[in-house]
Amino acid sequence: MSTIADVARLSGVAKATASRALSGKGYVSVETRARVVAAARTIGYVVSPNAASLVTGRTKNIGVIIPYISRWFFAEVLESVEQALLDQGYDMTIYNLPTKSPERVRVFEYFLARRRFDGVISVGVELSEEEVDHLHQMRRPLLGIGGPIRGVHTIAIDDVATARLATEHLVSLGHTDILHVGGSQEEQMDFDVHSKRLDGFNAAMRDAGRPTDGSFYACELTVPGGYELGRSVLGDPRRRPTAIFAASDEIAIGLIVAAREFGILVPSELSVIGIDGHPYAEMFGLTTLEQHPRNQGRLAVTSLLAEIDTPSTHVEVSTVLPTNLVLRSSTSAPHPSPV
Amino acid sequence: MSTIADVARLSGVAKATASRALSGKGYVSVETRARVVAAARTIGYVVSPNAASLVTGRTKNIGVIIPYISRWFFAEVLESVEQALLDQGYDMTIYNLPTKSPERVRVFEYFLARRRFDGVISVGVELSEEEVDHLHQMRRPLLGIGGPIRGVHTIAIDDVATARLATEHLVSLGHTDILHVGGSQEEQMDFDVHSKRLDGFNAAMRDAGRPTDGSFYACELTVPGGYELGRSVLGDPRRRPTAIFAASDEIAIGLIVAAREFGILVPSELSVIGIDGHPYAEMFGLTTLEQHPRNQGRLAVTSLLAEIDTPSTHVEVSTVLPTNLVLRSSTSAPHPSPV
DNA sequence: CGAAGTTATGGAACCGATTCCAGAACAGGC
DNA sequence: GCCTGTTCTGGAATCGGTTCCATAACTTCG
Repeated sequence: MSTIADVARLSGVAKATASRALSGKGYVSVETRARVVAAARTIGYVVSPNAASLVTGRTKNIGVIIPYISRWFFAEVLESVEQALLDQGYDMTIYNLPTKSPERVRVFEYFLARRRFDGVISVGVELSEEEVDHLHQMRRPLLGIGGPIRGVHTIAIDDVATARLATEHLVSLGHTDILHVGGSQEEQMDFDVHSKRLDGFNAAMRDAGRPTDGSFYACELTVPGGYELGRSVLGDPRRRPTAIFAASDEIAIGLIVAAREFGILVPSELSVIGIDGHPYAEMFGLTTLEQHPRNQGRLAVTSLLAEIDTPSTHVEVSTVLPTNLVLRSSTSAPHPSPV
Repeated sequence: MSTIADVARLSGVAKATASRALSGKGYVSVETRARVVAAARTIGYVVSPNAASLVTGRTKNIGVIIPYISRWFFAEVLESVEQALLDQGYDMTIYNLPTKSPERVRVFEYFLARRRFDGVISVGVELSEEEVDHLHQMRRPLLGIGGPIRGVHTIAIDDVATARLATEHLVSLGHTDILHVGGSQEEQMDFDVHSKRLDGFNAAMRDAGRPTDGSFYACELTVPGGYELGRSVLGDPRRRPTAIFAASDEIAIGLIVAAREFGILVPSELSVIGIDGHPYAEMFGLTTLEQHPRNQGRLAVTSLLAEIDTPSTHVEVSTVLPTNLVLRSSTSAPHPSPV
């Protein structure tokens, strides 16, 4: 493999000049630059990022901390972040870190301590003050997706408001007997996403003058999770609600599948609304509040790279992205057409 | 941030000795090592992988080339690869590269050329001879998952045999009118996965003395893909098959959802079998051939790291992993109980 | 016309490790 | 007691770049 010394020799200049010519920083005459570039091209020279970052401190690599890869939201964020980074010539190193993982300490003390990145994006992981300090100490900007971290710029949707909107949609259709199915506190995602959505639901119900006791069920945040809960809760026609607000589209879809198995008609006998904008939503006619994770990923990259280029004072910014209601066929007024 | 020089100074030895003490290579007295280690610990020293890899050539990082992140198989492989690498102290850098992406050239000529990794795992991406040479030239071992690459160790299931097994299961139940729904040749994954599964299907049908003309439909390899196809194909009761072999569980699930919407009873009126072992398979009672992507990922890491530690001659090995039939309630003899 | 500023280039220091080499101390074998 | 071999340590070279500094030529301007 060729080094910059080879390029310099071939084009008859010093290493210093070759470096300037290739990086575009500093004075180099037009002819010299052309000669150097040509030489580099003919021997197929590519800079060693190792050597370069040793002196500049820049690695052209971004670390991403993420608790799941296979769940929809996270996969979408990951794909969009990767695309955006690739566009800017950055590599992406991922640290898959389940919330309460025993690996967590090791990742922070060993992997992240190696400082192989110019910045870190934390997706859906709530960092402790210690962990944030740890990262700040090595003077690497940090950006969060999914919820606020003290002293860190974060990008997220407003979980309370979104849950409220979803619930209000059901209320406005005339539903009174509304159930909320969300994540359990044990299987807590970071950032209390679950409890925020529950809060939004409760607030909307209170405003509508409805009682909320006994109207929340917890399950795993997956399609099978929603399905299982649906099988155990929707069986008894007398105890069945007329509408359900599911904390995620996956849960909502699981509920719809379960409802169909019981012969319950959606939406006439049961309205279901979710949050996400999952690709399966359309085929199940699911009404949902879309949250566009790809936008969150793209925005995260833009902001982080800007912060890397021109470090600002540590302002704690919190960017709230909008969600939008997509009406499909899983919600309607209760019993609009007698069966 | 502290350097090894700080550690050396604090413990009263030369950098060379400190390096030996910390890496464990070369002669160092027990007391000296203890002193150095203690010093490193008190000032929180962590090696700079940049500086180290500049001289050793080792980066402790593995590159993964992968066409999708969000699709089940790929997400599973990615998660297991990441876990296995983390265990061994390796970082993972991912290059998300849709098959016919315009980025492809750039990734090879720019990103991969930076040689930031000790080895590469290519998941479901068929590399051209040029691309393989490119990687071999920089003396970095390469390992494939999902199909054979000339001159490269690859890990995969036997697609032809697995498809054959699935089809034979349906045949053995007494089905004669069997449909195969798989990926289209246009939306070709690399490695002709689609055509191999079709081949296996055709072979099994031929062996059973069944005609195969008109018994193949193509769709997108997703749940909505299978659903749409199901909506358009299963409508007419007279032209409906008694069994379908779907090339993936996601397609199979889409088909089942569509069938249920038409009021078709599964399995009595329609048997469905898939390939994968998708987490949704169980809730739909889907009979399938499980392929365990996590095992493929783990094995890939073990093999690659072994090859990095002790480079062998470039033998083209091909490891074939087994698939296993999981019987559930989506397959049965045709019309076993009259409705 | 001399001072000041801009452009172009090369030499050398430097980033933070590892490793080669040389030298010293100490053991065991003859 | 000398030679050889092993253990331990430090100095210096090295990896492949970037950047500081000095030098020189060429403009520009009062």
